[in-house]
Amino acid sequence: MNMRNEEVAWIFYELADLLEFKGENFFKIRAYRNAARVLSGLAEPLEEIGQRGEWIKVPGIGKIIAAKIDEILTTGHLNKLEKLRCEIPPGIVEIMSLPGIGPKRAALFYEKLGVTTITGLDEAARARRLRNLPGMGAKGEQDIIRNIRTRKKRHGRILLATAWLLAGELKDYLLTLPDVINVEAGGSVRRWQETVGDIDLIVATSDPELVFDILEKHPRMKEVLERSGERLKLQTKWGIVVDLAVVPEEHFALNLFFNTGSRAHLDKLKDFLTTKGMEMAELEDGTTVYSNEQEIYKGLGLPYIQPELREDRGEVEAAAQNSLPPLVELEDIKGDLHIHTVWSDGLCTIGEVAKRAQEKGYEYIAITDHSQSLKIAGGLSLDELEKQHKEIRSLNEKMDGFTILTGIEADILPGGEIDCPDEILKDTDLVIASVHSAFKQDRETMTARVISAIENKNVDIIGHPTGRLLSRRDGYDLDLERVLEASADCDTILEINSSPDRLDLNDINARRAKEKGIKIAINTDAHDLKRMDEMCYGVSVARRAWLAPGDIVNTMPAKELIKFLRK
DNA sequence: GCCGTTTTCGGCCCGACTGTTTTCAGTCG
Repeated sequence: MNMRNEEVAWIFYELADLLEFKGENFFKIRAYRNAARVLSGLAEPLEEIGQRGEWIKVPGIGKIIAAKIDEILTTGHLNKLEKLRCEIPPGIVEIMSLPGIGPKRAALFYEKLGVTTITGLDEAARARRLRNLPGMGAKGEQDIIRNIRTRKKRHGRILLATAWLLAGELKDYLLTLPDVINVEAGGSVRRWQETVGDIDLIVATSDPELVFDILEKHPRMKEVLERSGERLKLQTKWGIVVDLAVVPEEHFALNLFFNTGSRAHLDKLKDFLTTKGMEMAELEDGTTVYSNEQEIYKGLGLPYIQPELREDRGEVEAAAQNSLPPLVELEDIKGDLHIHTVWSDGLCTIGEVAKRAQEKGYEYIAITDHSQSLKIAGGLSLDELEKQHKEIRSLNEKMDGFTILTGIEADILPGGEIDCPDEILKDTDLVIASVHSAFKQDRETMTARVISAIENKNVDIIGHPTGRLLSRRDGYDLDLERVLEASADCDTILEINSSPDRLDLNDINARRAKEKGIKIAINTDAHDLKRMDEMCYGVSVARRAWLAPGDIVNTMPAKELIKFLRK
């Protein structure tokens, strides 16, 4: 089986991390990181590009990196990386991923104290051995202890998108086997929880042994952790555990139902049944055959409850009263209102993005590149912005049944001002305002800062409102209740950012927003064509937040949306 | 590392914040 583009990208990211630790030239490291970003953003499999000898056409890939890609695709690994892995202790990259720790500090801890792991660093900090090192103090020591504690809490959790990537691939693969009748991912993956512990797969088959034998040899698998008559647990090369349960076809739906959970949802159902004089055990004994989950819920006297709702957040009560909301679906989304292009830090042109959006069946997109103060992301000067908007207007004239909205993702400066003059914002179709700097402001300052953006009449949407990054950092210190109230008062839209490491607003906060009557935009914040496909993750957050199509602005047809934005 | 080019080597990377300092190195987006 071919390597996924993402897997090749991971190799270059790791190479960049290790070279950074070694103090290699900044620009070389940046070139590797850029190449990794480009590769993972390519929709076409790398093998095909390689076979045509077209690396030279891919921006950011030169002769040297092209040769390395070929080496990876041929041998499965990169010699240069293997050598570095031998040279640098494996825990170092993880230490460097802690907030506030870069290559210099990691090297300092390693050279002066022999620290090579997160645990070792934790011990050194607790023994107060870091504070006397140059550039360190008691505060730094405490930060490290705190950050390691946060890190350990999410240890072993995987981003939903990574889990779905692997689950989808394994599902497709298993379905090609002759005796496999049905396959579904269960558990937290099926409930679209933002991070998951492992992947549960339920497989309906008449020949479990054959399925196990074949899956054990799948190229993504590393080792067998457990194998019994009906269960196979595997460690994958991606570091994700896959737990496969095989069942006869007639028990598939029931097993999927129990496996999907959540525990809290099932417990609540059990209580509900008790009040009706029934018992869950009657279900569990498997004497009744259900062909799908709809029938199971029907048997319980309830309408079907979507997997995303099964968290015991009132869904059983609502189902009993027949008042479950009509959940938004991916097909309801008519456009993407947060996209970056080559004008700032994106990889594609406006034309390419528009073409992809039309292929996806959208009616519109908004081009929202960064504003002038975000220099590192190539933020647009006012002149460039004007030029870009002019280009968009001229592109629009050639479009039929598709609209490109002029837009900007403007910075909310530390004082709460928007990094773009009002007269320009006024003439821009869609203005997103986001925080990209001074993340450590205190709660009061940060709350006032965001509210000040909400109150700006030219701001349509607040982008990634809490700023959390699932893989790296908590959100900024924000009184979200006040932010929601201000948004409701000012009719400012809040974003569900679909980027898998953001998912911001999250499900709980998006639901609170809905309760206050705030409108939501589900956007990808894509920087390349492939990541325009991440809309499904934002939609899953909305569904977990009980949002209906009417709660989401980008379910509106183009004309209605434009009218809505001009209000 | 890649890119562009007055084809062969120079440019690419900016500014703010933090904690440690007492003028700055390291980190981050």
